[in-house]
Amino acid sequence: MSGIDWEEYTERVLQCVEQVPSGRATTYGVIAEVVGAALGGGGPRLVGSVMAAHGGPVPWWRVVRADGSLPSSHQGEARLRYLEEGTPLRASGNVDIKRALFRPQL
DNA sequence: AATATGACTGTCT
DNA sequence: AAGACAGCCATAT
Repeated sequence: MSGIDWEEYTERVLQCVEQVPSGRATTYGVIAEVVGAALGGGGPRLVGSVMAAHGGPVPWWRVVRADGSLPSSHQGEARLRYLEEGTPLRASGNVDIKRALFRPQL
């Protein structure tokens, strides 16, 4: 089946993001894995699409790319959050995803 | 129906 | 370390 259930998909994705505790982070790929396993579809790019459309009300800065860098130009905003929350950072200013990675569950 | 696009990822250079 | 390329899945035009 193509044409996945976006209501469900969006809900699950946002759920995962909300689960990420302060000072930790997760990746699009991980969320895609968890949600994809449950709904049988999607991929990192679809998670990104959900975030772009409905990522406003959730802590989007705790969702980073696989290498720990931020997807777009929210770096300035996110940087403050990271310093605030004590998120492990690398020298380059992006998240030390290897240390901060959080795996959400449904 | 075909092509382009996107808050992605992994591999190769 | 940084850029190019190719897969990837669903939407938009």
